[in-house]
Amino acid sequence: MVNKRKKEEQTSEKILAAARKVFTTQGMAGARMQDIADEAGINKALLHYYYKDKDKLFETVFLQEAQKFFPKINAIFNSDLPLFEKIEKFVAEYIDEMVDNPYLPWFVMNEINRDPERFMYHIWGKNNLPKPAKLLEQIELEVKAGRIRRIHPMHLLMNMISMTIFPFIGKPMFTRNLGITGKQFNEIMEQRKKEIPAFIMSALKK
Amino acid sequence: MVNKRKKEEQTSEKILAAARKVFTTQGMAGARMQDIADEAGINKALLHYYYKDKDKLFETVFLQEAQKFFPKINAIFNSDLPLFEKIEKFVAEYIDEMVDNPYLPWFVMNEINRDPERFMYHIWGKNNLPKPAKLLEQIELEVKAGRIRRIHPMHLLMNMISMTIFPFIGKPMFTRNLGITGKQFNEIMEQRKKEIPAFIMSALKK
DNA sequence: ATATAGTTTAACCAAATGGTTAACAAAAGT
DNA sequence: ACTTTTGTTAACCATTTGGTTAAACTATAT
Repeated sequence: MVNKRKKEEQTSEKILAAARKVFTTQGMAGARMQDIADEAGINKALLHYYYKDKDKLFETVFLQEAQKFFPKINAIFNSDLPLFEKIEKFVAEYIDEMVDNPYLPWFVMNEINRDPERFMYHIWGKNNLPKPAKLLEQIELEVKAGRIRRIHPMHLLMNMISMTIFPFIGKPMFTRNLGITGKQFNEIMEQRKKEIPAFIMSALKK
Repeated sequence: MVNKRKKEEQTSEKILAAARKVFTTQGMAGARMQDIADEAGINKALLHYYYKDKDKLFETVFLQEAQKFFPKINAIFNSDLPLFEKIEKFVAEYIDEMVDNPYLPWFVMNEINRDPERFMYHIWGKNNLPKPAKLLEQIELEVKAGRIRRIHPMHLLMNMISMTIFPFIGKPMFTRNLGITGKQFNEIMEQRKKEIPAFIMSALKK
């Protein structure tokens, strides 16, 4: 029983890893079941033994990835940290995650764009939808208290998220056009963990 | 002869418009030739009469789109405008383009990600590669002259591009999670034409 | 009117692709 | 030992999909 379970899990894991690799680079439409099987070093039929069909396999992978990507938002957004610390934490945690997992944001955004309805209602449970309300209120409060420059909270939110995530989506473009290596890119992202909060802080100062 | 030419161009145009619609929403891999034919209201064989194969059709559409998206960068980056005006112009022109064409940035980024080599060497001529060098030097100069806060030019560049483009890539996410309509989204983007330069300006002030 | 050249279509084809089947191997349960 | 369940494979199947062909249609030139 022990060996079987082990083997079973190994295969299942191998498949998921392979599927993750193929799906995240090729997208749902571009991914081939045969490629996933090859990548996992198994027969194509075995894929269907573990995961009913392409849709199911994709959903499993996507959900796993999306859960790395999104729920973190809520935890930070709804925490009781002061605004600036919240921003620092959000930026740092996201960049760490994405340096380890550079395809993640592209993959997730990609599939949301392809079929927003399916994503929102079917794949994403209503539970972990990011609720930025608290953060937005917090910003509004700081503005009203006169502690930061007047800014519409939504713009600040968009600025923060954009500066954090976009470089990873545009990575091929940036590395190519700036003439930098992947390693240098990661170093720059590392710097951004401090640079972005400093930039925002400076922009908000009255 | 006149009518014939007219007809020819009409069909060719109809095909391109249909192809643009299908490719930009489904991506290269997800697009079906039959769907494009249907969308254009013609027979599938006629597609191949005008455009040899899927690759050629895609390339035509992609090139058209990419040329809307990128060459503008160079014109602005290499102009002789003062730094802040450059930023203002970049942001405003891009947002205008993307409001009219919201799938553009996602589509372009998507296909660059899928196959960077093909994109860079085959599709993209060496001519119109964005050359940010001049802008980067300009920023460096402002820093050294002490007119703006110390910042690595690359970060400033990334911040500007990110804040401008990302909201369009994340549009489905933003509209859903912020509970806004497409119209409201566009209004917010309209505001950003002033908000982003102001934000950057404020961040750079010493 | 008739030939000609360009345009459009229905029917067809071959390859790719997601998915199934039936047989076999390896463990686990008895 | 032997039966049952689980894991794995090779071969196969049905559908989808990109692409072709040959015939029909249309407009123009002679």
